[in-house]
Amino acid sequence: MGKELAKTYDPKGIEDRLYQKWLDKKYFHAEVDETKKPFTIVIPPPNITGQLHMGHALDNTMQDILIRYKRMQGYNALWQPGTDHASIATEVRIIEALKEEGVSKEDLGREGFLKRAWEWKEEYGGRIISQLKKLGSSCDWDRERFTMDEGCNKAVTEVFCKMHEKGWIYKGSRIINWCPVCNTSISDAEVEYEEQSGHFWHIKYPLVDENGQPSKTEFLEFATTRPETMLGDTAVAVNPNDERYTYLKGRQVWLPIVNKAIPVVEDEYVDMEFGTGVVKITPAHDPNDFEVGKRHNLPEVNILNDDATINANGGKYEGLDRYEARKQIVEELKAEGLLVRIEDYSHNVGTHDRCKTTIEPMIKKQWFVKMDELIKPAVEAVKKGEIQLIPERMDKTYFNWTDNIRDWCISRQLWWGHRIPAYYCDGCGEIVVAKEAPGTCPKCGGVHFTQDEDTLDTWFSSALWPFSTLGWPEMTEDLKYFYPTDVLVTGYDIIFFWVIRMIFSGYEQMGDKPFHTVLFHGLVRDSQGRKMSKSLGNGIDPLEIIDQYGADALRLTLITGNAPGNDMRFYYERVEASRNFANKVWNASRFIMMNMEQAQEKTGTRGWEVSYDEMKQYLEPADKWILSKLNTLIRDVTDNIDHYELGIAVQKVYDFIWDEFCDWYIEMVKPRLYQKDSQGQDSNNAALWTLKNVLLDALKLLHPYMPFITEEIFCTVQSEEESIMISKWPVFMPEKDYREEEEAIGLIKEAVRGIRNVRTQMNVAPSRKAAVFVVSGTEAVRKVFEEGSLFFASLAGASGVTVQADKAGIAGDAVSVVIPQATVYIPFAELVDIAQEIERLQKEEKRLHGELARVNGMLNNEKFMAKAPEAKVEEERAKLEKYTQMLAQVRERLGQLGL
RNA sequence: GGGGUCUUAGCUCAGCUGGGAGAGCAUCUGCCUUACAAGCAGAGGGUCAUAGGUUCGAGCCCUAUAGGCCCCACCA
Repeated sequence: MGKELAKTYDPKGIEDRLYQKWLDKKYFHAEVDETKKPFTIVIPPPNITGQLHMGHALDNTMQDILIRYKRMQGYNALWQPGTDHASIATEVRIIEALKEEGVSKEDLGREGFLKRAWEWKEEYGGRIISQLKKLGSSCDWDRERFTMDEGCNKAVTEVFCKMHEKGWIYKGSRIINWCPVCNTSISDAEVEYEEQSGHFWHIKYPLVDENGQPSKTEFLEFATTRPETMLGDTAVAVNPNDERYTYLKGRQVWLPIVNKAIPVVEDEYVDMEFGTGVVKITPAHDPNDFEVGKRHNLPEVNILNDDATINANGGKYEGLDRYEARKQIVEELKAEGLLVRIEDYSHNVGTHDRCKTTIEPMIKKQWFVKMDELIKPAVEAVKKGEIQLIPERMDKTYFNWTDNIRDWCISRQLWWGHRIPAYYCDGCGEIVVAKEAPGTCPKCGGVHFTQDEDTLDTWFSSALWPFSTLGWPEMTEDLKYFYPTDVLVTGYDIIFFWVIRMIFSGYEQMGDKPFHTVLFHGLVRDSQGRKMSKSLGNGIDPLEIIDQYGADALRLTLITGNAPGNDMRFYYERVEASRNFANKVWNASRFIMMNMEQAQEKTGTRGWEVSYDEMKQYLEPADKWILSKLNTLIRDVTDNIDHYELGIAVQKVYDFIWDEFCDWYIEMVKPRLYQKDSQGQDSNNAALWTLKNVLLDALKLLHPYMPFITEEIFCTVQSEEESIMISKWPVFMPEKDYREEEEAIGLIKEAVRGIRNVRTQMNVAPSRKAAVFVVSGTEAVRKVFEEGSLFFASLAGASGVTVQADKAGIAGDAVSVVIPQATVYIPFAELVDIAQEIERLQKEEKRLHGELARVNGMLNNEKFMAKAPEAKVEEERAKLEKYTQMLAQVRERLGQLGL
């Protein structure tokens, strides 16, 4: 000690220095240790393209809190970090960058492109990691992984081959969502529906007459939002129960422009109530039509190229963009008199969540994961509570998805990602799925193979993350020890993409759940409640906040006043409040250290550096009071964190430190510390002992939330060599002198009440003479002023100054009222008697209040009065009277006491 | 169409399994008091969306209504 501490806490420099210290000491590192219980969290791997945003900051703060908490509790805490290759997101970014240089990905070729992508990964992959460090994340960086590193690649190949062998991964021609800009298929989960205003084109097709020619008189009218798809129509459909159209059975309609006859089919899928009850069927470009087509064996005519221009099947429209073709086709229909009318229409259009392009349903050969069996254990796990989702309501969202699940399209026409381990024989086209390229074709004996061009959905590898990062498919010691992991912390927005897929993958590959708890958080929005986004430009950079206010302040802000799964708004005012709290903690510590230093100078010893048992006899009511409050706090905070109520827990620590510790205890203790004579040395030591020990425990409780400032103070009070992050989490002591504490609490509670009264009185009329106050307030307070009034009066009268009690506290057996010019002590004994009476009366008042409410409720209850026996009613009436009288007495006495 | 969620102080939000409403910020008053003006001491401010119901007792449970937000499905 001895070094001057600044008046305000400035995190600059401190945070980086401490983080480096933790790294140097390997505190974040976890190894298999059978003597300790593991506690494991796997990080949701951030995208390598990414920058740290508020969502990451929140997500990782929550994880860090849990990890630090468990580590302090003695668990072998592992926070497994890593990054995600983010196949499509990254590929899009690289293509954009290439575009700037005037190069396309095809120009580079697959190999050249991948080389470029890896360079990109090297350049940007580390950026987000260093940003996570700024936040204070205590990840085991020695174990950092990447979804495309060797181990993860092995895991992916292994799973693919295993599931293929089982028949759960198959290649099939299905209708998929095609993004014409990204030029790839995407899964259902990646489609985002967007309300768009469009048109509803009412069109009619002529029926085919008995000569096989389009009729001039008979037409069939229907409506469509995508008229250009008519080029691919292979039928029109009506509902079999629709009496209006029974005459159509077995007939055909004439498809204009294409000029061919197509059948009328009957299918339950058609809604008779909607429109004309007739639907054109385009099996190749609509998921429902596709199903209808399958049921009726209709041909599938694909009319689109991959870039959403019309292909050769569109005849003269070939080469036109889909929207241009739409325009021209409508014109042509109009010219032929087949366009009935155009209606404005608002409908939901599927778009690609990455690029917002309108997706086109197309039939393509793709790889799928069969979901029906795979999903079962994942459903059971949540149903049975083997996996707990927090908040609980997420269950519904979860089941909503699992109940309606469809097979997962996993192939992507991208280059950046895990290439599908399927090989096609150049000779006969036989497909071989294997970990490595096969030597000879099992069918024709050919030796030349071409690997599937496609890569896997980026979530395919993230689904394996909880075990691939621990060494799977090798059955490593790490895996045996750390799996299943414990808690997954993530945003509710990726429950379908990731959480569910990890769960079924865990059960399928490991035979066990990947984690027992999923803790969801919401989105961090701007101060107006809008989503933070690049296009709006309303994003707040967490790094700037850290730079300005410190990581601790940011972390506290993100955690306070927010319930799990709820969105939150980000305000600078709230960060300031957090920063102010950090400063408060800093200054309280500064006060304590200064006083320890002074006491040491004065006495030459550090008499407070003893155990609780040695100090116990010297503790005064105020000390016992704060120790008791601390003890309760420890219990509550531990309990809250165990239940993942992180915000509630830290709010309690905040209140304790600011209100009880700083505003009350420190003020109470000042008169003792300021005593000039040596008589109060025991008292002084007791105060210092309490100050120091309460501070240290409070710091520990706060450490998971605010790791830096707590470490800095801890090391200043203790020693540089130690660290709060490996100190022991405080333990609630249930047996600790319960009765004595109760007494101290009662005493201080009343004193606090009295002091509050004094302050209120003085504040209301600060310039009036002290005599005014003597007659008001509680009896207890009157006592204070009776004894002190002379002093106040003379002071006010003599010097003309305003008398103000702005500090008041308890010291041993006296109430002290500290005023700017002097401190007066007033005997405390009588105050205590009255205080106890007040407490008793108030308890009684509350009890009577409750009793009366109960009795009144019964007597006013018609059912009760009707059914109850007379004697019972009388009894209750008597009680009512008795309680009313008692209450009146209690209130009268309380009134006498000024309450 | 199905589901979820919210409506609590001027603002933003807490409030765990029902037992006399809280925080931060803002406002007003008084203070540069030797830890802290990023502070201290006080004050004001809420029929907890509306209407019913269950209960001795409802911000909390049930039903309906109004408004906001979100997710899923997508009838062409």
